[in-house]
Amino acid sequence: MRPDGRSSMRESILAAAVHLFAQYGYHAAPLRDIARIAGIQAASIYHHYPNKQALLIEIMETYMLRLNVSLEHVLKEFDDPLQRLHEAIANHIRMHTTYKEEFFIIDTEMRALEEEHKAHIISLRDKYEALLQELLQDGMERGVFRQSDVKIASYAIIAMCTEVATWFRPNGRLSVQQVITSYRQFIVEGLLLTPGVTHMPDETAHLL
Amino acid sequence: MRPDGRSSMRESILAAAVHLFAQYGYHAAPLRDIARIAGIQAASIYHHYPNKQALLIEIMETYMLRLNVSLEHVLKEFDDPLQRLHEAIANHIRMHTTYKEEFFIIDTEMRALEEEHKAHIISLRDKYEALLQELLQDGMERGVFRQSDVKIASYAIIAMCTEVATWFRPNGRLSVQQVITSYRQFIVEGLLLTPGVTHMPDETAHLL
DNA sequence: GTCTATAGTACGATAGAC
DNA sequence: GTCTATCGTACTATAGAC
Repeated sequence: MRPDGRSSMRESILAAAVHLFAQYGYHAAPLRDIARIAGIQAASIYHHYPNKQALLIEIMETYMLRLNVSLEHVLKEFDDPLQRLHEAIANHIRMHTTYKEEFFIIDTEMRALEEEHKAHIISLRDKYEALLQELLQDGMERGVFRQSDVKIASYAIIAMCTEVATWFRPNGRLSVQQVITSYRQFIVEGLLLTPGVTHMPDETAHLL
Repeated sequence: MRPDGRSSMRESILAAAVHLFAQYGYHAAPLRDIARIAGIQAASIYHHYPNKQALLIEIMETYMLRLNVSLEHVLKEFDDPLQRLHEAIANHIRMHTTYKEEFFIIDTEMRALEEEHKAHIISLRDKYEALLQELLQDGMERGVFRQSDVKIASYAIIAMCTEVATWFRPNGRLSVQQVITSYRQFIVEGLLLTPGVTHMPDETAHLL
């Protein structure tokens, strides 16, 4: 066990990279600073990783894979479209608040990927979009969701739930669960106060 | 008039900066490349702008001001909360598709701002959020919108409508107007197919 | 596995001629 | 207002000792 709680120097380096890439951006984060936080010299990083780009790839690949696995699990676990959507939203927001910096990097540093690696990471992102679109399409076909453009709906949901990683503060005004509840209601029911809505969840009915 | 259609070298330089900042990111876009696109040498940029950072500031300030002015106009022009929201969404998406690269830079290069200038740009962004929150709060108090967390609702709307700038292609599958219509319905009515909804706009009723 | 030393390159910015 | 030439700096990455 290392002083920073990581179990290997390789992990310490990656953790430092996550922190600095998220704070300053990939190009503005010098390897010397990553090394200093990890407690070694810049040259020593090259014993663990072939170059700076490899750090970015490992961060993006690792967490996009985790995100996909977690959504696949939701789709396998549940069948009801509305419950699936509820769980997918909760899963997305939980992942993006728990691994805030990692997903912020995925969201903002796609341009920093060199061309050879970009296609791979984009394919992982496309896979996630496809899974969510499958969920939405199924819900529309089964008459639970309104007929609408599936791609636009998936982009909208992903954009709003991803951006939580930008402003969420673990000790802020709202808990993760409160954020999830608000987003669920907003996505499923919209903003309009519509008399006669029958799907109002009990947990929010008191607000009326 | 210059060969690129800009009316001054100052504008040509800024247009080149917009293009390269959006494509590669602020730190990865060399002044030499900006100069080449503008048709001059890198050193000549310094006759028009004091430094590279000034280019970023001018882009962000100009378009955040335009965005605020346009939303203020919507709030002055309309009174009905639902119509205000419709117009605000349309305005946001129109601005973000028309000035796609400029707003993409505002959205992704906040970290590249040096500390002295960051506060100013953030205050412009905060102003925009406050205007939208005022619209939402008013709509809730007047019983048109559901009671919900105004800040979360504003973040969600801004995030989803801003991200359009990332994927929208002028000659793509969907027109700007189709995107606006889809987003409006999604934001106002949500995904759920709820029997008994009374506020279904005529323009989308045929989808059912 | 980590170090020191440094190669090699690219960048932002300046000086000064025209 | 634009040029050429170049300064000073900072960065990624490598070489080679320990």
